[in-house]
Amino acid sequence: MPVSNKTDIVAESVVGKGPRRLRKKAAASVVVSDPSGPSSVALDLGELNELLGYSLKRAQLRIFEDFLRCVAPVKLTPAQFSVLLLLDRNPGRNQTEIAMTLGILRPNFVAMLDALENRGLCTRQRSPNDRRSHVLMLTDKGRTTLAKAKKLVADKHEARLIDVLGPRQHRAMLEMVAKLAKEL
Amino acid sequence: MPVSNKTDIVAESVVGKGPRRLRKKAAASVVVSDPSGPSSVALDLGELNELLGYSLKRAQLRIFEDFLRCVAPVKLTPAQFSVLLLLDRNPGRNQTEIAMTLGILRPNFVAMLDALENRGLCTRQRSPNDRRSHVLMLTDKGRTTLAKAKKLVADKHEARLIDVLGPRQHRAMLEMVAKLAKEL
DNA sequence: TCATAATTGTTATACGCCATATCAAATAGC
DNA sequence: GCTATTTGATATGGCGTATAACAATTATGA
Repeated sequence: MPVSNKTDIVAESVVGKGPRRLRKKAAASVVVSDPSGPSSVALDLGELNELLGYSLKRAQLRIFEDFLRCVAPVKLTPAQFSVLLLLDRNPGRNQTEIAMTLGILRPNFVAMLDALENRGLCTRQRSPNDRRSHVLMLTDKGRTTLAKAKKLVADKHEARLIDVLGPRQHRAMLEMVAKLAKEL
Repeated sequence: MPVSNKTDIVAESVVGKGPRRLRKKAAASVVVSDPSGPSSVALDLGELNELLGYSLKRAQLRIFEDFLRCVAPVKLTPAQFSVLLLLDRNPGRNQTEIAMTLGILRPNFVAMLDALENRGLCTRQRSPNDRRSHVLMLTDKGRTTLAKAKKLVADKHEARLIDVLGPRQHRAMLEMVAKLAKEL
């Protein structure tokens, strides 16, 4: 649910920035150790914060950490969660299809599926049509686990992101990031 | 941690570019192979595109790929570039300070510095004050390489991002992503 | 002062993710 | 039918990340 937001400057489609484009380098910095000694003041990050990829990477790491915390009760990684989601929405597909859709290489998907199957969350069955391929399906346990995970993701993880960004910026960021992933 | 690189090209073709600004779930999907056979229509991504972390991760991978392409002439990874930037802005610091600032663990920073030093881009000197630590400094070659890299980043890489997102959203995204990295 | 603790750079090591080559079984194409 | 392709799988290597441990050096406190 939309939690309270403080700075909700960004509009949905046209993202207008509040403060007029500040060209000044604000000399952003980080403290490297405790601020007692004279040599441990702060390091100048330079144009590092103007590098989208730099902050994006750090944000991504934080987000994945938060995901792991929130979904810890059902012990699913982001990758595993995405697999279960896809299996739920697309039952009966084979490994190649699921893996490709998620951008996972087939060799690397084998161990991943092994883990999920060993936990009883999904099954591999040889396809009667094509006995090379495995038909993948969620088990009942997989479905209930996915349901729990989805609730945790929505109520804890995504809620946290919305709380930090504000609902509108959260939505705007979703669209921008999807655009980048698609059009870059 | 900031930067990592890796030259990966994810094989995946996005198909439904569909209307953005859609409130309803547009059943976004991906084609998994050629659209001839009946079983290879398109996979339903479900609420995967509502997961900020999912799209963010993919965007981050694309951005790093683009960075590598653009900065290829000077052969610097995002991580190396961030180190050179920091050394330029903060000469005379030691390895611990630089590494910590970038979120790199000290053990892993050793090999990284080795590479830069072997290429003649920076130097390690034992500090006269504290003979445990190494004073890090850019060489002239390091400075000119950094200058070239900065130009490539600004003129090619960041320009590409601005081209895709538009200047306003690019800046908005920079701020949102920084906020996430900081406050999450 | 001197023994002990802490710090710095470093090595070794292990884990996870990603990528490539390759294989046997099965299927598709001709 | 013979060849080429596909599917799941194995092995392997590279890279990023994480922890433990170590020698040299410095800081700290009794």
